[in-house]
This record gives sequence, C-alpha cells and structure tokens, in this order.
Amino acid sequence: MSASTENFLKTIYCFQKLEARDTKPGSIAKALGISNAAATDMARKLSEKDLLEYRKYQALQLTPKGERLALQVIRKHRLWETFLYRTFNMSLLEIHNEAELLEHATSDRMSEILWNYLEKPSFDPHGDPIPNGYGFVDFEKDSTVLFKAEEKQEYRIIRLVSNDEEFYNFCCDNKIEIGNDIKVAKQYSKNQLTEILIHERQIVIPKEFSNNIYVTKVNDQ
Amino acid sequence: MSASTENFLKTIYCFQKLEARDTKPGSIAKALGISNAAATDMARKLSEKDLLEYRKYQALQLTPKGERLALQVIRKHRLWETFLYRTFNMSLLEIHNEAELLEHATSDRMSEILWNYLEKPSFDPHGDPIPNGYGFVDFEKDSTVLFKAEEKQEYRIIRLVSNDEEFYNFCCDNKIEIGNDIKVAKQYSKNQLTEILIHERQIVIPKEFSNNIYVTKVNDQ
DNA sequence: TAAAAGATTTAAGCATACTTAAATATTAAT
DNA sequence: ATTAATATTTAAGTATGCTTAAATCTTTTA
Ligand SMILES: [Mn+2]
Ligand SMILES: [Mn+2]
Ligand SMILES: [Mn+2]
Ligand SMILES: [Mn+2]
Repeated sequence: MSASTENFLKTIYCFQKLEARDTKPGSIAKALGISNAAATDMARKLSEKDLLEYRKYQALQLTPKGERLALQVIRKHRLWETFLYRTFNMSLLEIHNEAELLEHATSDRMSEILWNYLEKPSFDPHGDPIPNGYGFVDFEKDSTVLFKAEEKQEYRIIRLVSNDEEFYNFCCDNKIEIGNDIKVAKQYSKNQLTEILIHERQIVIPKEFSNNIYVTKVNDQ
Repeated sequence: MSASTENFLKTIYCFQKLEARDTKPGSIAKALGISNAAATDMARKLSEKDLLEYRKYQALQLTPKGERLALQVIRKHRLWETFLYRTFNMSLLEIHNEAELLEHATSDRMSEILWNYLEKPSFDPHGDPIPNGYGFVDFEKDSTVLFKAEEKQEYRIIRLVSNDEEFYNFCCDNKIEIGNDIKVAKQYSKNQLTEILIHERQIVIPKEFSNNIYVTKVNDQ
C-alpha cells in the first residue's frame, strides 16, 4: 500500500468514526489537499480492490478489509507519536507531523517492537486510543467537547485534537494538558466562549480552541 | 525527493566511494532490482536535475549537489541504525532493513534530534562512518578486508558489511563483533580460506564471509 | 417546481517509475 | 579486423497519482 492509499483510508476512517464529518470524495479531497477529481479516481480504484464501497454521489464507506488496513496505519501513527513524545520530548504538534511520515515506513515487526517497548499503551499523547492490531480496543470514556460542557461542572481533560500550532501553544501556556482537572465556570453561548477554572486561574476560551478539547465528568467520586 | 531517487543516488555514492564497483546504469539497476531501461531513464532525468553526470555508455557520476543529497540520506540511514540498535537491541540485519525504509521518511529536524540524542556518533553499528550534515567526517582508519590480511598479524574488527542473514549469524556465533581483536593464523590462499584466532578459539572463514569483515592492524602498541 | 448554486464525476493530460522487446553500441574472442 | 557475446539504450506501453476544464448530477432557494 502506498502512502497515498494509506492516508486516504485513514482519513475516511477518522471522518466516519471519530469526527462526524461526511465522507464524500470532496471532503476527503479537502482534508488531503488534492482535487475532487483525484479523490473520485482513488475511490474507484480502492473500491475495485475491495477496500471501500463507492456509489456515485454517495458517501464512501470502508469495507471490513479497508477498515482493518486503516486501523493498522492509525496504530503505527499513534505508536510513533507515543514513542517520540516519551523518548525525545517532542511537542504534541511535532510528534503528529513526524508520525504522519513514519507511519508509512513502518513494518509490522517494527510496530510490535514499539508496542512492547512502550509497554502496550492504550492512548497516545493526544488522548487518542491506540488500535490493538486488529479490532479497536477503543475503551474511550464518554467525552464531550469543552465547547458543549455544562456550567458549574468539574471535568478532566482527556483529549486534544488539532494540527494547529497556536492551539498547542495556548494549551501549553495555560496548563491545558491531558489528565488535568478543570471547572467550567460559564458558557457565553452567544459569543461562543467558555470560561474555565484551571490551577486556580480563570481563563476564557474561544470556540476555535474549546472545540478541540475533549473532557469527561469527574464530579461523581 | 522520492524514495526511488534517494535510493538511486545512495547506491551510486556507495559504489563510487565505498565499494569499488562500476556505476554504469546496469550495475545500479541490478543492485536496486529494477531493469536496465529503468535505470537509464532515471539517470537521464537526474542528470537534467543536475544531480549526476550522464553520458551514454559511461559510468554515472554524482555532481556535488547529488553527492550532498546522497550523503544526507546515508546520514539518516545510519542514524536510524544506530538508534534502533541501541534502543531496541535489534540485530545488525534488522536495523539495516528498517533503516532502508525510515531513511526516506525522516525530516531534517528528526535527524538532528537523533544525532543529538545519540550524542553525535561517528560510526554506525556496522562500523560505517556517519556523514556530518554536509561534508563527510569520514575519518576511517585504514582498513583491509580480512580476506587479504597478513598472516601472524593481530587485527581489530572495525566493520561488517553485508545484507546476508547467514553472515550475521556466523559473526554472532563466533564473536566476530566490532571492536574485538583477532590474530590471523593462516591464509589458505588456494582455497580462499582464512584461519583466525578469536577468544582462544580457532576458526576458518571462507571468502564469502572474510570479504565482508574489515580489520585494522593493532600490533604497533 | 424551476432556476441557480454547489458538488461530483468525466475527460484529457502530465510526471514518475516501472516493464518488455527491439535496436544499437561496446567489449571480448577468434 | 571481423565476429560473437554482452551491455546499454531506445521505443512502446502500463499503473499510480495527481492536475484543470467541461459535463452532469444534487441541493438549495426563490
Ligand atoms: Mn501519513
Ligand atoms: Mn495523536
Ligand atoms: Mn531506502
Ligand atoms: Mn550500516
């Protein structure tokens, strides 16, 4: 499988399962930075290889075979991220960018070596679950996006999803890190701002950022 | 640069400098497992990009620009080898195979991170020198192939070059490792066998293996 | 419900990286 | 110096992965 194919399958998988975006060729094309025509082309080729189902004007759907391949690539991606983060102390953005390349140059043997060396991790440094060879071990707690969290509730940060340097700088500067607890002080719905309490400090977070921060309730304890 | 281009330049470099093989398209083709026609094609394209000089029926020669690129790929290859060897204890053969893939998926930033993490190593686990960004730091001691070593002389093993699993198994079984000292007992020239003393044991090595073992004299001490 | 707007697909074309088969040049042998 | 053997190049063709422009379908809006 070429890097193009791997990225294509991976993107469909993520849009289908993780984010709730549609998976028509156009959306995938935009995400990968290629033309619609190229995405349609690819879709037809991959459907001939039984990696996905393609019907004109419909959303693309991975076959079981396609999903298995996508998961293997995602597994490699997140193992590398975990490894780079722990070993070299690289930033949450850097590990993503490097893993985006390394994932396509990783033998199955190599990914098993990483997996064992890291002591069979379940989550990567962004809080995303690491697929377990075949099926997902996806024991993702139920999570909300901070943007939609309830006022006066306590939450724990469990996932940060973005490719934006400024977002990660913001997180870093404000101790928004996985595992940290916060309290939602107020939702300024009209202006799409969320005010939270973290480490005794009060900060206001705009939608662009609060939408990338996933939290889970911790009140019941 | 694509992986194909990188492997092409790298092979020319190695044939030119390290091994004394000719660099006509045919030889490169054989090494890369592609057809002569494909190699000729590639040669013409790369000469248009000023990465090598191509004249019909002549050996290929890297331009300074081509050599610089080749060295950068070799640098990445050997940094990964060193890293995989030290961190995961992978075998001398495995590290080569994985590095063959990883070298093409490594940003310059990543290779600097490896280089610093490894504390600026000068040689990889096979004893090959690691190029230093631009120019070679190639302070290779003068070495002979064990096959041509003098009888009764003491040598130190400094380099093992091969892609053959059996060769590495043989080395492993017989403590033929970089840094170890040996004495050449006898050269059975007619039969192309070399008898050596290593760790109190006497072993006879056929040409196929002794030709991959590089040594340097240690008598003057 | 018909036209306008927006997406998607088709068509034509290009670059890369290969292939095999044929033509041509080099090298080695008589 | 021919000829035969060997190597290299050219030619023609394929698969992948992209592009832009035109045609077609779907969705929205009036
Ligand atoms: Mn990728
Ligand atoms: Mn991640
Ligand atoms: Mn390689
Ligand atoms: Mn090496």
